[in-house]
Amino acid sequence: MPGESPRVRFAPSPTGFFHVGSARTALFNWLVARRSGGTFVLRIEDTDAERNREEWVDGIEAAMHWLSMDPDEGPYRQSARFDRYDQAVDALWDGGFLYACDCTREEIDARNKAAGIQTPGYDGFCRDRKLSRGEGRALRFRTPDAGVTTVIDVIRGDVEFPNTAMDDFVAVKASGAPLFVLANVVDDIDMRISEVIRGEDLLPTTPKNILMWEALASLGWVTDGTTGAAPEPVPALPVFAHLPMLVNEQRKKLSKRRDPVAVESYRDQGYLPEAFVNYLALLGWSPPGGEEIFSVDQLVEWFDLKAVNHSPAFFDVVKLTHINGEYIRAMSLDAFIDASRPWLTGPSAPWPDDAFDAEVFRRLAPLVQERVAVLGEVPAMVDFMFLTEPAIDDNDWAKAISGDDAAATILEGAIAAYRELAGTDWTADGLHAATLAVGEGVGRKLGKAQAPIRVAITGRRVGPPLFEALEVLGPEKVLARLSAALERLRAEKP
RNA sequence: GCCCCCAUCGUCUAGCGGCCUAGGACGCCGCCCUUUCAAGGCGGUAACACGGGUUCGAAUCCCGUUGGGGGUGCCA
Repeated sequence: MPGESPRVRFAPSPTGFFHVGSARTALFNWLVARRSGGTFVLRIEDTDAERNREEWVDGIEAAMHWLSMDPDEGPYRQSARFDRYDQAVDALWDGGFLYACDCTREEIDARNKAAGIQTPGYDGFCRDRKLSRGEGRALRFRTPDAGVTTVIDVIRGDVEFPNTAMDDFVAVKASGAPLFVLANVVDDIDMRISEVIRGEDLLPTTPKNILMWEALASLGWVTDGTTGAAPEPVPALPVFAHLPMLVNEQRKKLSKRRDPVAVESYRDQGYLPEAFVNYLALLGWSPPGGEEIFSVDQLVEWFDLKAVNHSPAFFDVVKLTHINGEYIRAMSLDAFIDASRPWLTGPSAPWPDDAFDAEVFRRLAPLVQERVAVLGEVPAMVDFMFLTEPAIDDNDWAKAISGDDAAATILEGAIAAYRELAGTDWTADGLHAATLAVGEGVGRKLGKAQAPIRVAITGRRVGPPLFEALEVLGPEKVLARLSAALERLRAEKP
C-alpha cells in the first residue's frame, strides 16, 4: 500500500514434502518483501489436524533456509489460533453472515441429482431453516444472491466473479473447527497482510476471501496483537497476485504423488540453492535484459510482480540441470571442493571414509568441476581413485576391451611403456606420449587407443582426462589394474 | 453442468500496432577443438491454435471457435 512497506506472507499447509510450486510461491513473496523493504511472514496453515504432520513443518523451514528465504516474521501457526477464529465465528454469526447446516454430502448430491444438476455445489437447503448453532452442525457463509465480486489482481487485472455462481460455503466444520477461508482471512487481517501472492489455483476462492473480509470489516472487527502492533480496524483489502501454475509434462498441476517435486530431493541430488532459485525465478518471469543467469541481488533488483506471465509453466529438470552446471562451473575451486564434500564422505559416498583422500580429490577437482551438472555426479567421476578395485561397467568392458581385437596388445604395450615411465617421467605428458606410441604400434589414433586403458583403470569409457588421472593414481595401481584387466581378458578369450 | 484462467519453436521465454522474412535460452542435429566425456566455438532444426473483425498496417487490440488448465470438499 502506498506509503507503507508491504507485508506479504507465505502460507503453506504442512501436508507433504516441500513442493517446488510452494518454493516458487515463497520466492516470489520473498522477492516482493526484499525489493520493497517489506516483511515476509511465514504462516503454517495447519487447521486440518488429520492431514498435517510436524515433520513437514520442519521440512518447510529447512527448505526455506536452504534457499536463503528465511521468514522475517513467524512461523505463525493456525493451530495455535483457534480461539481467535472462534471469536470471528461468533462475530460473523451475530452479524448474520453465517447459518447452521446439517446437510450431509449425500443429501446434497441426492437433491441436486433429483433437480437434474450434474456436479453441483450447495443448494442452500438450510439457508432459511434458522437452525441453531452446535449439535454437529456446520456453519455456512451466506453469499450474496446478486452482483459480482471483483478480485483486483496485480498480474491479471480485475477478475469478476458473479456472486450467483458462488454457493454458500462451509466456514466452520460441524466439529467447530474453522476451515481454510475463514482462518486465512482472519489471519491476513490480524497479520496486516497487504499483498496476497499465491498460486492461481486459489483464484476461484478469492471472492470468498473478499466477502468474508468485507463481512468482518462491516462488523467493526479489530485486529489482535499478533504482530505486536496495536489493535486497529480491519484494513483495506489486500491486493492479490495469482501466479501461474507449475505443471508437469502432461500440462497438469504438479502432483506430490506423481511428480518429482520435493525440494529436498533436489538438494540431495546436488542442485545448488542459488541455481535452484535462479531457475525458479525464470518460471513465469524473465528479467528485462533477457539474462538467464543472475545473482539473487540482481533478481531482487529486477523482479517485478507486474511482469509475471499469465500462462502455466513446465518445471523442466533438464534446464534446471543446465543452469546448475553453469553455477558449478562458475564456482571457485575451493568452493567446488567444499560443496562436493557431502557426496565424498559419509554414508552416501561409494567408498569407506578412510579410502578418501582430500588431496587426491583436489588434484582432480578442476577436471571434475567442468564435467558435472549436479554435485551428485561427483563420486562417479572419481570413484576409481578411492575404490580398491575399479567398478567395471559390463557394457563398457564389452565395448572397449572384449569387443576390441587390439585390446590385449594395447594393454600389454601400455604395461611395458608405463613401466619404463614409472621411475622417470610419470607425468600426464609422459603418459600421453607413451600411449600415443602404443597406439601407433597398432595403427590407432589416441582416441581409440586409450579406450581399453581407460576401462581397465577407471571401469568406464567416459570420465576425466585419462593421463592426468593416471598421474595422480600412481604407477603401482595403474600397472596392477592393467595387469588385472589383461588377466581377465585372457580368461575370457584364451 | 456451472464459474474462472490461459494460448509465440518440443520446453522456458522476448515481443506490449509498423524495428518481426518473430529474438534469446534449454533440448536436439551437424561441424570445429580434442586422449574419452564434458566444457568452449560455429552453424542448423523448430512457433505466433483457428476464424472473423478493427486498422493504411496485427504475434501484438476486439469477438467467436477450438484446445488446455484450475475451481466447484465439513482439503488447502
